Amino acid sequence: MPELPEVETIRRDLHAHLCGSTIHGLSVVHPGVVLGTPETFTDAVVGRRIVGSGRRGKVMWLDLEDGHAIAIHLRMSGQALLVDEGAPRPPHTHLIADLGGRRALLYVDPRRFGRLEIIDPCAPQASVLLRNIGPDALSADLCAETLRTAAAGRRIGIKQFLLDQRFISGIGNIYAAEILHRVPLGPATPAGRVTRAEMERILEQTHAVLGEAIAACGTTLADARYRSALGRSGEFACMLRVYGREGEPCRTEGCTARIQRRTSGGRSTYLCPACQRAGRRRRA
DNA sequence: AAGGCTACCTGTTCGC
DNA sequence: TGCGAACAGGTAGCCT
Ligand SMILES: [Zn+2]
Repeated sequence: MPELPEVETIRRDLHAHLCGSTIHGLSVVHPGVVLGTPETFTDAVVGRRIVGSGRRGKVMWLDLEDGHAIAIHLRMSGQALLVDEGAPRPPHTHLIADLGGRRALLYVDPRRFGRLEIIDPCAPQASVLLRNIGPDALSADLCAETLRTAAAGRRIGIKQFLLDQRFISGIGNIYAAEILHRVPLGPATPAGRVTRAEMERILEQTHAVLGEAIAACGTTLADARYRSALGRSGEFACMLRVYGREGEPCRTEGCTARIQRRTSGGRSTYLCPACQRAGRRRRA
């Protein structure tokens, strides 16, 4: 469930609290969450100090002093939690890192879709978690023209395009819907037919939405499943304009329409039928 | 090669 | 209250 803002919030927590800490011990409770063998993983981290962190899209990593790093992809239900050594362990705790000072880092993941991998951050192509991840949505190098080139000739909807981590990484189902409502542009607009001006607006709104969501420490929905590494909720849910708001009034100034939910390819999307009407595409 | 579908998992909520 | 169905913030791997 975590998208870029939630992963970035967690990374910042971990960075602030773990830099300089040494991993004294590691227990892999469920081997399936680790890429490679648990023994290899354990050998790579035990006794090593954490010296930094990084992130691309929804993948984050903790740099170790020897140049390797622990990469984490939380997928649908993963959590990285920094807890007191003696605190009770939540159900579905699959990995425990002993950090000394009575602290532990837990990897908790009910659905077990998430993965951890020892990587060399300088060689992302060699990493299973990173090799298909394109430029970060907030990267200064990413420009609208690059996205237009990637979208050229594609008939998939622009929403599906934004969700494809090879083209732009970090956007998930919530923020894709929010970005397209703000542009505004219908989610089914063929990616290859998005104009230069529209792609520029998409990138602008991507920066705006993700930036605001990071400032709010991410989106914690009513089910309260997303928490930062320190267990804190995000505050962006009350700022959502379409996601999860089926039947509620559009929050665009002057718009009287109600938000609709549509399903395609097994996923829900939310939109305002008035603001995002096909054929009502704003001119540059 | 693009694009669509399914599998991977568990937990929660919804409709009857 | 019970019970199956639908749904959940993601993506890799197949197939056509
Ligand atoms: Zn509207």
